[in-house]
Formats: sequence, C-alpha cells, structure tokens
Amino acid sequence: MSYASFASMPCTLSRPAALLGERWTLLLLRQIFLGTRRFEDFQTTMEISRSVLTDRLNVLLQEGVLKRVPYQEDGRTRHEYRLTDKGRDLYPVLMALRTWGERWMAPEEEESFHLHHRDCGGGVRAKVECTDCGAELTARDVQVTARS
Amino acid sequence: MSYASFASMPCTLSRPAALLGERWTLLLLRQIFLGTRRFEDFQTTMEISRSVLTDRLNVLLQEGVLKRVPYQEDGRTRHEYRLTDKGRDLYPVLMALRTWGERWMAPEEEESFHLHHRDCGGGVRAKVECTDCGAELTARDVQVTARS
DNA sequence: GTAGCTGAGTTCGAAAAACGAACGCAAGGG
DNA sequence: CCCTTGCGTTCGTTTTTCGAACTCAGCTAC
Repeated sequence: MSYASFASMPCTLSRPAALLGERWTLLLLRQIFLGTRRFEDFQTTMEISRSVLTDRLNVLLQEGVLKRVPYQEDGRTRHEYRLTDKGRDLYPVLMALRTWGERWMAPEEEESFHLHHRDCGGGVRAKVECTDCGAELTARDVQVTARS
Repeated sequence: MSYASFASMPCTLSRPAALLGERWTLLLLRQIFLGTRRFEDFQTTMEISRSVLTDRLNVLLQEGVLKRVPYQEDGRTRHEYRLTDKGRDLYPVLMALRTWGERWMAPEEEESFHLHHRDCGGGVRAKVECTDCGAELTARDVQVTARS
C-alpha cells in the first residue's frame, strides 16, 4: 500500500512519476513514439513478457494516454494502440530523457536514430523555462515552496 | 536478459529510460529535488523498503547521478546523498513530468508545493525546442530517422 | 465445412524483485 | 558501560515478472 499511494497523492509530480516509473512503461512509450502500434510488435521488439505488456497497455489505456483504434488489414478488423492528445503531450518527457542521455550517457557508438525539426532540419532539445521572463532555468534557479 | 539490455543499448533514449524506469527511481529523484538527502528521511517519507532503497541509491551512485557527501552533525561524521552535476541535469525530466501532470492530472485539490523562478517569480515549464530555429516542437514537428 | 494461419491476448508454474520486521554496527552521550 | 541514532544488512514472506503453452476469433485455402 505504498508505491500506489504516490499515484493518488495530490501532487502533479508524484502522480506522473508513479505512473511512468513502473517498470517497462517508459520503454513502452519510447517504442510508441518510434512508431510501434501493435501488440505483437511491442512484444517482439521489446522482449517483454506478454502478460506484463497486456497490463502496461491497459494501465495506459485507463489513464487515457493510449487509445485502441480499429483498422483494416487483409480485410479483417484489428486494433492498434495509438497516443491520445494526453499521450502525445508526454513528448517533452521523452525528449528530456534523450537530451540528458545525449549529454551524459552518449556511448561511443552511433545513435540508433536521429531526430530533426521537419521545417528547418535542426536538432531537438528539451529545456525548462520561466513562464514569465522566458529565461532558461536550472534546478538552482527555482525556488520550492511547500503549500501550507 | 531483457530489461537490462535496454540499459546497454547504443540509444540515448533507451538507456536513461531503463535507468529511471526502474520502480521507485523517479519518485526517489523527486524526493531528492525536494531536498531530502538522508537515508532515514527517504525511508520514512517514501515508505520504501530499506533494502530496495539501498539498492536504488547504489545504482544512482554507480551511474554518477548521486554522490555521498560527508557532513557533521552533533559532532559526528555522517554522509548524505546529493546530486552531482549529472544528477542535477535531470531537472528537465522531472519538470517535464510535472508540466504534464499539471496539464493532464491536476487534481481538484491544491498542489503539495509551488515552484517559481527566483529572479522574477514566474512559473516553471518544460518544453522542447529546435536547436536551430528555436521553435517550440511537438511530436508532430519532429522527423525520426533510423540510422543505417 | 474444415483445416490452417495469424494477431492478440490469457493462464500458470517457476524465478526474480519487493516487502518489512529484526538484526548489526559504529559513533557519540549520559 | 548502556542507550540512542543513523544507516544499512539479513532473511522469510508476498508480489511481480517471466516464458512457454494455451485459447480464441477471423480469415484463407482446400
């Protein structure tokens, strides 16, 4: 009764952290942002056990991060998992991970994929900024105030 | 030999995702960014089992996200866990989670804490931008290219 | 119609991870 | 000394995860 309690705390950081902090969930989202949509493809590319995959997909469906969308293949109706608006809005989280990974975990080898801005071809970077003055912020620039 | 393999893939997204995607790790980082530094405080505030806490702290030490820093208390030497530069640079990841949480999971109740820019008092927001033109990017603005 | 194939799960026994209460231990303090 | 405190470690139990086999629905071919 402990890990789960973070998922229901009135804290806008602990709730997402508890949801995405469950094993496989971040890697599953990565795969989805890379274009995977079908149960079988998740299972084979990630080597996750089928039962856990079922569970994680269901949690993300319940949370409204994913939706099941019917489509036709070989004349039969199947379903694929796609991001909702809420799910697509997790992009900054994944990009923040990648930006950090590039800076601090970059292996000598090449990347497995590249990202660039469709319009201008530039690179992609996550950052934190002030909603008022627009300055880029680090942890040290931010004051934490507990609510009374 | 499966979840662990993501931690050693030559991919700057899968490696951080595997590291932070282990249960408790994101919540532990949240607690650290909120100022907790000592074993006992993590254990009591998070209700995590002591053995798992030991393990997670050790992994973060090994990865260079945390460091053990000696300090004096009541005339005796103790150690506390503090963020390294590498660890502090995870701030955008946490802020991206929080930005998402505020938009999509905000409970009716109040937040448990507030964040604001020390210099101007403004709010804090994570975003993704183009390194060339500076435009704010969503998943749809970004092209994924697999490496040959 | 029936045998086979395929994608998408479900089931279930074994292995791994997490839990939590008790124990160990070093460094003061009384 | 004996007590307390902070920080782990141990260990038996419970919960998750694993992975191989099974199910099932909807076609396709015969």
